[in-house]
Order: sequence, then C-alpha cells, then structure tokens
Amino acid sequence: MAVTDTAIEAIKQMIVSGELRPGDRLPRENDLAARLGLSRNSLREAVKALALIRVLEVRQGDGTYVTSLDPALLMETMAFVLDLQQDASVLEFFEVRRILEPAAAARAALRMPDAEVAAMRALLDDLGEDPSADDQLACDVEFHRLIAIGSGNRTLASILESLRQPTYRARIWRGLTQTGAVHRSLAEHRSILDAIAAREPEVARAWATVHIAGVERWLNEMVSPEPDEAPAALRTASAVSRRPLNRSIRRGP
Amino acid sequence: MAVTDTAIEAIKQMIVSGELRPGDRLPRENDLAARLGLSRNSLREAVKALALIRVLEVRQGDGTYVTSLDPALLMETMAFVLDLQQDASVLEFFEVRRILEPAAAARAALRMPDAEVAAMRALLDDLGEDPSADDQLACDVEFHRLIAIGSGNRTLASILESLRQPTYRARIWRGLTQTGAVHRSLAEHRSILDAIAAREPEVARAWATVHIAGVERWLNEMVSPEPDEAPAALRTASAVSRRPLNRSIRRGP
DNA sequence: TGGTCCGGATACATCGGACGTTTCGAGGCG
DNA sequence: CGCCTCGAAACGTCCGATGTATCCGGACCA
Repeated sequence: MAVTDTAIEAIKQMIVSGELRPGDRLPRENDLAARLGLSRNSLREAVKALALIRVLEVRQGDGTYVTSLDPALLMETMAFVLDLQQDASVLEFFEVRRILEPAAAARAALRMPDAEVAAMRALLDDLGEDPSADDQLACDVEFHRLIAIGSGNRTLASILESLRQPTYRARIWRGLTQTGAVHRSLAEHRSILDAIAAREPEVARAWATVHIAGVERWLNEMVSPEPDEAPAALRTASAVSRRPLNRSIRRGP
Repeated sequence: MAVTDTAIEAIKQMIVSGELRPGDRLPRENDLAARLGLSRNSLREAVKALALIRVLEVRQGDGTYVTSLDPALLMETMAFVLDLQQDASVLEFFEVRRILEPAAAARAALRMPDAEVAAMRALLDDLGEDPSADDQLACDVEFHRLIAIGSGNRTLASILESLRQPTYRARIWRGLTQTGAVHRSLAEHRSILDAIAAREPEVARAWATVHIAGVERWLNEMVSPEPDEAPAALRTASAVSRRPLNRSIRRGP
C-alpha cells in the first residue's frame, strides 16, 4: 500500500483505538510525519483527504484536530458525493426518500417537542399568501429538515438531508413551481404538521407518503413520456446555495 | 478559500459541468496544476482527497481517471465514515436499518429475478446443519446484501451496506451467537426468502421487520440494563474483513 | 507472420527544504 | 487591569530532484 494510504489508515486507527478522541489535537505535521516514517508532503495528502470527509479539521496557525465525529457531520460527506451523481440516479434517491421521509414523520409525531411543533407552525405561517419561488424553496427545505431532526435520529436526518439536496438542484424545482405543484405541496406540509401536532404517527406517515409520492410521480412523468427532452430539464447542476464542503468549522465560544 | 480547496472545487466542477465524464482521464498533474495555477504538491492533496471518496482513481505510471461515479461506489465512502462512529450511534444505525431493510425486502419480492431467488435459496441450503460462527456471519452478510441488491435500487443497497458494517463489528455478533439468537435468525432468513419467492411484498416486509427488530431488541437489552458492562462489549473495533477503502480499482479485461 | 522481450518515454510517488501566512499567547505599556 | 505588540508555533504553498510503476513500440526470434 502506498505511503499516503498507510498514513490515512494509521490516523484512522489512532482514532478507532481511542488514542485520538474527538476534539483532540494531532501532533505537529513534522512530528507526526517523522513518527509515521514519511515526509511532511505525503502526510499532508493524508490529512487533506481526512479533512475532506470531515474526520479532521485543520486550523492554520493553530493545529490539526479530530472533529466531533458526529454522525451528522460525517454524513455531510455524502452530500458532496451525491452532488456528483448523474441525473438518472435522482429517481433512485427519490425512492429512498419515499421510504425514509414517512418514517421520519411518524417518529417526529412521537418525539418532536411541542415547542418545535410550534416553531414549525410559525415557519409555515410566515410564508404568507403569495410567496416568491425562492421563499417557497427555502421553506420547503427547512420544513423537511426540521421534521427529519424531529425524528430524534441524527443519522436518519443526515441521510435525508443528503438525499434531498440533488432534488432541489437543477430545474426540478422550477418545473414544479411552473406546474403549480408547489401550492399543493405547501398544503400537504400543513397536513403533515397537523398530524405531528396531533401525535398521530400513522397519519403523519400517510401524508408524508402522499407528499413525496406526488413529487416523484411528477418527476416520473417528466422523464418517461418525452425521453428526448425531459432529461435535459434535469441536467443543469446549479446547486441550490449551501455550505461549501470545505467551509471552516470554528470552535464554539 | 485555500488553494487546495479551490482545486477540489475546480475538479468537482469539471465533472459536474460535463467537461470530465466518468472514465475520463485528467490532464497530467503538471499540466493540471499549471492550468489551475497552483503547485503540483497542492494539486496532489486535492487529488488524494477526491481519490479517498472514490471520485478519482489514480494509477501510478498511467494517469488519473474519473471513476464510474456509480452510487454504489461513492457510497463506499460512507462505510469509511461509519467506521469511525462511536458505539452509541449503533442504535441509530439500527433504527434506520429497521426502516430500510423491510422496504428493501418488499421491493425485492416484486423485482428480484427468479434466478436470483434460486441462488439465495442455495446460499441458505449450503450452510448445512451446524455451521461455524464464521460461516453463519458470512451467510448473514451475503443474505442481506443480496436482498438489498434485489430491491433494484443501488442507492438503497449501498446505504444498507454501509449501515450494516458497524453491526457486524465488535462483539455484537459474538454475543448473538452465544445467546443462540443466530439460530432463530437463520429461520427468519428462510421466511423472508419464502415470501420473496411467493412474490408477497407485505409478507416479506413483515418478516424483515421481525428479523431486524429481534436483533435491535437484543441490542437494547444489552445496552440498557447494565450500563457499566454492556457498552464495553460493543467497543472493540476489529472490523469484519472487508475491502480496504484504498483498494486498487482495476480496469476490466 | 506472429509472438516475446526489452528499453525508453510517461506519469505518478515521495522526499527534503525553503519561505509565506495565520493564529495564539506571553509580556510590555498605558 | 485592560489593551496592544510582537515573536514563536503551526499550517499553507512552492520548487526541484529522484524513485517507481506502467505503457508502448521496436527489435528479435521461431
């Protein structure tokens, strides 16, 4: 195995074995390189790779640290990876979403605190009567995100977050707004939230299923009938603004 | 943004924009570094990071290529990331599995080819009467993997594959074998397969739910009653043998 | 003609060192 | 006591050189 790969594995093992714990600082690049028996350049490649997948966090002028290793944090890597998917995969993602979103909604009905439910209600109310497409999109993203978090399972929330991103990409959303499907979508949001507020997991699950299936069906109709034109409508990759994968992770106050 | 991060983003954009397609070869390190306006060292850090998450594949003496970008391939990254999770997360993973495995089984009942069903039957039969613990484990892994693939959704299969790994790690499996739970587990496998063979998605879903819930409940009992001892039983991280993340990906014949 | 072997060209792998930039904290100063 | 300055520490970037694996074309032989 190549020297750099050895270093990646070695650092991983230092974490798995408990020698390095979340938040711990790694030895200086020079020292660690010497300890692992390789050059600083090669070690830096390993560190950079682990930083990309959020296992390490590098702070210039300070040092290199092990991140919290929180499932949500590490799952961000998935978002990066999913960004690169061909559009044909979007249907696959949607199918998985159709499995997970209803399950998340059902769990949220059981576990989401009342305060959170009220906050979500406010989120929907704040949108007003005739919101802009951008506002609708932002609200939709936030709505699904909060429900996923409300499930009480960070891993589930992170996976859903990752799968959702490609959906909002491209002209999918624009197509939805144009066909007026978004308006119905917002009504369904209220129904889902009502079910959660009423602590009715099965009702929440049903509405969530209806909600996702609606978009999925629209997507299928876009792809199937006009195989020459529709796929092009999904090709653009101007991702909705989101944090860059390499954003800095600052320490808390 | 740092130079290396710029390079990562630039390469990603080259792929997203279609300038680089799966299987394409990147320019030489020297040329690409010049084009992006950075040193070869810095570029190599970017390439190494993208290689770790399976977006690029580097072949010494040959060149650097864009991988197939197959969902299954990219999702392998998740396995690497999940390896680093604390044991407390295992319960979260299990909950997601409890959602996805039954869904996969139900879809397999609708989509898995008859030949595949027969192959799975052979897999179970080959195990014999009194198999060793290792054989049981291998069979269990393969069984769930084939069902996930049988769902016809590579993304779903990959996510399940990733979530399954931590489960087989540590002494979880040993604990199961000792309590005799494995024997019941094998019987449940047959029930799931029977339902798939009968093309009964709801029955398959039900058996899969029972199957996963059984292990999950056992796990909960391990963790809850004896908070001092049980967690230690989950701590070891001797992963079941699997391909290293950095394995070489050779071209086909 | 066809197959094998060999060597050069190519491209990645690794190294060592040098210098820039950022951060942090110890002291000095008001 | 609080603010400011400055230097040490640590990462960021670059350069040039050498090692190593791969590929390919030409020479050689049956």
